[in-house]
Amino acid sequence: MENKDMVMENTVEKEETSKNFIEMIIDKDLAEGTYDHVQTRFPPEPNGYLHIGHAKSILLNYGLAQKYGGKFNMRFDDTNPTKEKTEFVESILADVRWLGADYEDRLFFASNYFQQMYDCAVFLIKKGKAFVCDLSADEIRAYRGTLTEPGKESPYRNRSIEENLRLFEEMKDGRYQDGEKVLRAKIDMASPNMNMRDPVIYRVARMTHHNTGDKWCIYPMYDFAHPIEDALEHITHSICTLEFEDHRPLYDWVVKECEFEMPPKQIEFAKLYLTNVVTGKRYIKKLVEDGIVDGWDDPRLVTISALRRRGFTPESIRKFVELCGVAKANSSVDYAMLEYCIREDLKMKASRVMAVLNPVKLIIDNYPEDQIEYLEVANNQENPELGSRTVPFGKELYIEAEDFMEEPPKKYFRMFPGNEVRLMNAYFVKCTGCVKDENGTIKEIHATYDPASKGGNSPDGRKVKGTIHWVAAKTAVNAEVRLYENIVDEEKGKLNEDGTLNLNPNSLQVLKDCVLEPSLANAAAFDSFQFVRNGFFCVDCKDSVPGKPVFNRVVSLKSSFKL
RNA sequence: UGGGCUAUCGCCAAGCGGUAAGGCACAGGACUUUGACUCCUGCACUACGUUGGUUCGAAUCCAACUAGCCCAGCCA
Repeated sequence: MENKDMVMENTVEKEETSKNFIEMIIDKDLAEGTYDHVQTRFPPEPNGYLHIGHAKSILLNYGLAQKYGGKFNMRFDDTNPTKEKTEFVESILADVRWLGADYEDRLFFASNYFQQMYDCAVFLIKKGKAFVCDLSADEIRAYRGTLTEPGKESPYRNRSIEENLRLFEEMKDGRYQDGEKVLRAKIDMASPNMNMRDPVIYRVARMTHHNTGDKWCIYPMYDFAHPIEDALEHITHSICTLEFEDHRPLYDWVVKECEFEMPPKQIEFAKLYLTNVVTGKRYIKKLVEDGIVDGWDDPRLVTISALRRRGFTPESIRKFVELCGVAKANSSVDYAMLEYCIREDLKMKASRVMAVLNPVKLIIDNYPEDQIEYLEVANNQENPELGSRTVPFGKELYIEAEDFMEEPPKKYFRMFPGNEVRLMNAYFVKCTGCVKDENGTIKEIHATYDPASKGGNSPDGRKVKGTIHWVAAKTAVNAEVRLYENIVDEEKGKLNEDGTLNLNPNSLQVLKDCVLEPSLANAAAFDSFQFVRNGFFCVDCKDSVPGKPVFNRVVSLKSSFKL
């Protein structure tokens, strides 16, 4: 006990001394007085469901705020009405809350800042830092130059401030069609950074916005809107992914030219990629839209809602994200790490119950015909807090087909003729043989039991090597159990170049004739159990009905015995 | 071809001029009323992209190279 505590203390100390690169930056900023507080945010665009990659961002931002006694904001970056939907707003909020990232009363929408953004744009125009451009999208592209050649200045670049002011107001008032005019920042058409070549900061889009309706017909671009959103919320560290590194100079330009005090700073980190699964909103969206999966919460996906439905816990995902770490190197984390985290979390929380997935009948020949006895069984031997339950036992049982072999290989120590095994929590039984049908498939297995071994131990001290699980036939509950495999085989987690998928034909396996202990009949949605030797399972939240539960396999157990 | 970023065991990832943490995976063994869990051990006296240089000393500093990722939306 003492030893264990010391080990734990050491671990904690080590974790505290090891800081990621973002924490180093924050430490420095605080020490140098760049900021007097820490404020972070999670700013998704509501254009899809969140997935495991977003969990990293959410928990990173939330965790940082917690660690530094700061605040964490939830903000929807809804500046492009063509892609956004209220359905997504709701699912995202549910997922963020489920993960435990508490934004308290700080739920914001970028669209609620449209007036301030407009004012900032006017301010820039007045400073001579922005102009209205009449070039078409194609022309702007042509004028932008290429990666290796500088761009050309727009012919509209030197309009007077007064004209720009008038034109921009007319844009706002709906005097122009989509694409007819844009507002651009006046920076440097020769910059080696494409983002600095007079980027568009406002466009006309006649589209009903999910939040502001038809109030606006001009919308700010991300590069202009985002730094303003951060500044208005007094965000200090605006954490985003690597692909925005090239946007940082523009981010800094906006907060500087708009003259915000204590401007926020952008910090980039590498996205989380997982081996063996489809990550990336784009790809997941395609699977959903093409009907290859059932929906955004199909348990074969790694969206937050799918993981939740499959039976992952918020704790397991937090643990996983923590284990992955934060850095700037593009990397792909082994899916086995996620599996490890959910096993680790569930092993102390889940009751260990007996469920037979592929049943075959076992008959105890010397057991009284109609007798049913009730055995008191601990729910989880390692966690007494989980209490106990009663499990009925009788003459006819079901056991796992794989737990019997007529001609066993070496080192097989479950049931075979002449061998004695323990029926978990019940009795020692000695196999006497089996009955087969005309095709040679095993119909029933026979055994005799030792009444003195009740509870699973023999008073004479004899040992058995095998312990198997079982379910009494008379009281068994029938259930459907679904085994999930990852949706893609091997590597990538992306679509193929031709847009197709590497589908695993066994990605979903439905077992209809499973038998369970009667106690499981009333399991509620999201209840998790360890089915002895078969892994962790969770009651499906959608397809279960009272008395007829459907179980999803969360994760299988490690198994070192191979036939 | 211009710019930005990255490179430490199979996979993540510490390290911030003083002699290479940890986790996952994998493999052996002990224990076991789950072939699980737990516990030991190994992989790992070694994995710092390459080649030079500075230094008593370099994964850490410098130079040159190599490889990978990102950027030419009125998307975010």
